[in-house]
Amino acid sequence: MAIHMYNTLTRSKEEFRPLEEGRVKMYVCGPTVYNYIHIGNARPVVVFDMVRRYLQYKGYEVEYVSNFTDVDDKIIKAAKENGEDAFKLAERFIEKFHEDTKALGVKEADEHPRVTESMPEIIEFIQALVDKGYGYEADGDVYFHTKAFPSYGQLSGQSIDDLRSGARIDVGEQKRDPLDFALWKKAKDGEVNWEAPWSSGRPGWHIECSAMVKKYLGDTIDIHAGGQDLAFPHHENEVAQSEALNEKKMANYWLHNGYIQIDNEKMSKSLGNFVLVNDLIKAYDPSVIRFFILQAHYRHPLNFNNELLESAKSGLVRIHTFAENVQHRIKETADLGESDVMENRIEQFKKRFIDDMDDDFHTANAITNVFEFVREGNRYLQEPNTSKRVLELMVTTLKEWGTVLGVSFVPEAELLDDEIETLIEQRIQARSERNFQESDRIRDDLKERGILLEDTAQGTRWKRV
RNA sequence: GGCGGCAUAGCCAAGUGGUAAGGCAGGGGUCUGCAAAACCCUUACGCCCCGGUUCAAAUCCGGGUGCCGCCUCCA
Repeated sequence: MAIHMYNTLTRSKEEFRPLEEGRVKMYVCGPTVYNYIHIGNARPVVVFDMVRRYLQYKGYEVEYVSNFTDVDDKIIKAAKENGEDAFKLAERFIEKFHEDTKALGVKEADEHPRVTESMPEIIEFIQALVDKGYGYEADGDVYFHTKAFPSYGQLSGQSIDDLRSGARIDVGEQKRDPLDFALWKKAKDGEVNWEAPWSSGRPGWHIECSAMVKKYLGDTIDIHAGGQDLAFPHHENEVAQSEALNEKKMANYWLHNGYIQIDNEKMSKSLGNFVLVNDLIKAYDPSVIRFFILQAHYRHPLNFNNELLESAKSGLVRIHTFAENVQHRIKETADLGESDVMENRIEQFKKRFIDDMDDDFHTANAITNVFEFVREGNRYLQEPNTSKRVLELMVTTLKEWGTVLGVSFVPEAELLDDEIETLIEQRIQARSERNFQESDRIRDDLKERGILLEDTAQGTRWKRV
């Protein structure tokens, strides 16, 4: 089966067909870097990283670009409040973004372009729009003239008239039409600025993505993604700018993720109810956070709180425990190379995982599949005779799924120090002599030191807690 | 007002015409020297409400109710 994805542009699930066989050009709108990212900012970063990983798993070569908005009103405001240089502040939070997202298992983009480093392309883009009659200058500002672009509203599915009734013009703006939006903003006193034909100023918000997409990926790309709230006006405006200039479709597939909510309310920096990833990873293994995000379908709203995170943690531990128990069993299993019915079952699970992911990246169902695999695997572990080959296939399967989802399902093997190993040996000896008082003493002692012992039919196994 | 989304067990979350996945939490049991892990059973005569279509609806249609988001450079 081929990958199907929900396309905001057509409001339906479509089979994915790349522009070029075997290659995918993908652009994800990145953050405005004026603070640490919160869990809501993390969702698109995580889910589109998952999309990228899955495309790669399916054999596509993915060109993945995600920008940083490093010049913006909010950055300027935050810098002013801190008494900090705006560029330094942006730079600082770009570093924090990389730290936090790396912890969440997010791979770096192939390109992370920044507004401040793309100024020539942006100015050139605006000039070209003005030349073609899509942009006009007014007192140093430049606006995009939406009336000149008849299909405006197609992405968000709104009629121009309806949009116009809700739009407004702020004081000081000199738009010809309420729907027009800024391509270039003349600097106010003391603000950072760049020289341009119309004034010293800075770009409007939407133009950067149009310019960067063109620069790094070309006139038409396969996938353009971002948070649901970006569909309008941000992406709508990007489409208008890019298609007005290039006279080509900007992106074939538009993907938008749903919100994370706190107590069923939107989380945002402006509401002040946000949870920072940087704080969260101090209390939780970051893979728990990623696992939590992927347990829901990416387009659905997802409520967040600590109990839900605890619940996700318990589920992930269940998978980890299974992986560890399989590995213990591998060590205790003589080399029985024969396959058995379980091998066929594993192949079925692998197929189902792919079917789930092909269905609009349905990680919720894919993870359900992992849990069912774990239950059948645990049942298999209770059998007196197991095939080493099958056990090893279980581990590689878990690793494969973990790579696709970006969540490690198989914990790294750890080493014991000699003293602990000796104690475990002593306990095994004591148990064989039915000296349970001594064996329980050693078990309690090790528990204090964070080593949990479990006696099985195949011998004693241990794990750290 | 315009556009869109959501409503399924104590909590989370799948399922979009064929008789309610999965996880967490809870209860009971099996295994164990005792544990742990695991497995088994159990927890929605019902999927917001009211009508309708159908042999069959959580799923389709009509009408309500509630919540959320976008239309304000918030992912």
